[in-house]
Amino acid sequence: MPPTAEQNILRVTAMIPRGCVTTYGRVAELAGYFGAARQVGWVLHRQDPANTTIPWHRVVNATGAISMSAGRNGSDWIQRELLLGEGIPVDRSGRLPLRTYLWTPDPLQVFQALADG
DNA sequence: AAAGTGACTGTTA
DNA sequence: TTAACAGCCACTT
Repeated sequence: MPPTAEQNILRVTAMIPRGCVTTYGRVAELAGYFGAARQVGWVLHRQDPANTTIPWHRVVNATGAISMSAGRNGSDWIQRELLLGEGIPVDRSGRLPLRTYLWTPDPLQVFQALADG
């Protein structure tokens, strides 16, 4: 069975180092689904916020902010706390210095990680 | 099966 | 710096 899009998305997310962040769009691109940023958001949306095995909190939007939404039932604020806990300054609007903390992996390394399964 | 929805984005004003 | 908009993908009605 070939890996599902969800599996690839979660694998890439799992590679984000502590203290770093990346965007929905970049995760999609690295996982092999350029342009599918919304799908990444949807996949992460249904993760259990309490499960930090997958660092879902290290994914923010392209404007460099946590995507705040009433539908998240507070997981957006949990995300803020988790990021603060990793040393990333997040203001009350959920905005953070994206350029400074952006994860820039070697694409080949990501490719191989996905291939290995 | 068409229409609505959302943890998205790049462009434009 | 915002904000509105049109595209975007997959899922749900």
